[in-house]
Amino acid sequence: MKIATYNVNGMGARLPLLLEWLAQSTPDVACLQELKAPDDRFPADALREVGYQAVWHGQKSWNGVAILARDEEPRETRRGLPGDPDDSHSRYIEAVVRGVTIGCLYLPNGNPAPGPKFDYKLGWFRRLNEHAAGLLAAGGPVVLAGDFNVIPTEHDAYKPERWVHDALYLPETRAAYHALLAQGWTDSLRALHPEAKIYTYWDYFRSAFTRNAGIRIDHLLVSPALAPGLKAAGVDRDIRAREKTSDHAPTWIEVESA
DNA sequence: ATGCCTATTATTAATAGA
Repeated sequence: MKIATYNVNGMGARLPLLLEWLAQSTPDVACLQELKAPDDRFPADALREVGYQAVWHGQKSWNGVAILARDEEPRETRRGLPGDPDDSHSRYIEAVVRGVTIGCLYLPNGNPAPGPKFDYKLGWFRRLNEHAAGLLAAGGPVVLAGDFNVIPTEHDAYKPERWVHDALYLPETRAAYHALLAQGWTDSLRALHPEAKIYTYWDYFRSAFTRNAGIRIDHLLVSPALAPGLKAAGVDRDIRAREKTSDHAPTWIEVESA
C-alpha cells in the first residue's frame, strides 16, 4: 500500500500538476494540504475521472485538507481535531482506507514566535498529541500524514542555524514532535533513511530548490501495527522541479497493510 | 534582521506562507 502526502499550496493553481503526479506516482492514498478553497470548489469530478475518490474539508483562502483513495471511497471518521470548538481552521481530516486509519493534518505554521500564532500552534499540537494517543490505544494500523511544520532535528534543514528563532524549529515545537514520537509512532522517512539528507520543502525564493536549500517538514508517522511492514519511502523531487509547482514535494511510503 | 516568490481574494494591494 502506497500512502503519500502533498501540500499542494492552492488546489486551484495546482490541479493540472496534481493530476500528472497521481498518474505518475499512483498512490493508493494521497493526503493533501493547503487546498486554499472552499468545499464547493473541490475538483471531485476531475479526480474521479483519474480514478480517485475523496473526502475533503475546505476553507476559503486558507488551509484545507483532503484524503484521496484510488478505486475506493475513503470512509470518513473525523473532521477537525477534538478539544477546541472555537477552532475554525480546516486542518484535520481522518478516514479509513483498506482497513488503515489515515489522519491527514496541516499543523499551524506558528510564525511569528513568540506570539498568538505560536500559541495557537502549540495548542493545536497538544490536541493532536492527545488525539494521537487515543488512536494508538486502539491498537490498529494508523498513519498520521501531512505538513507538520516541524523541522525535527538539525539534520532536517539545509542550514539549521537559520531556523533557530523560527516556529518550525523552536525547542517547544521540536519537543512536542518528539513527545508525539515517544508515544510509539515511527517517523517513516527517517527510520528507513537514517543518515540521508531528505527535504520536502524548498521556498520559492533565491532558487532554493536548485541549491537544495530545503527543510524536511512533511512527515508520515506510522503506528506500531504498521512499522514492521515499512518497505520504502521517498520524496518525488521531480514534481518540485516542474513549472507551476508547489513549494512542497509529494512525500510517500510503501507499507504492508495486513 | 529582512527581502526574495507564489496563491488567494478582491480590485491593484493586502495577507499568509515557512
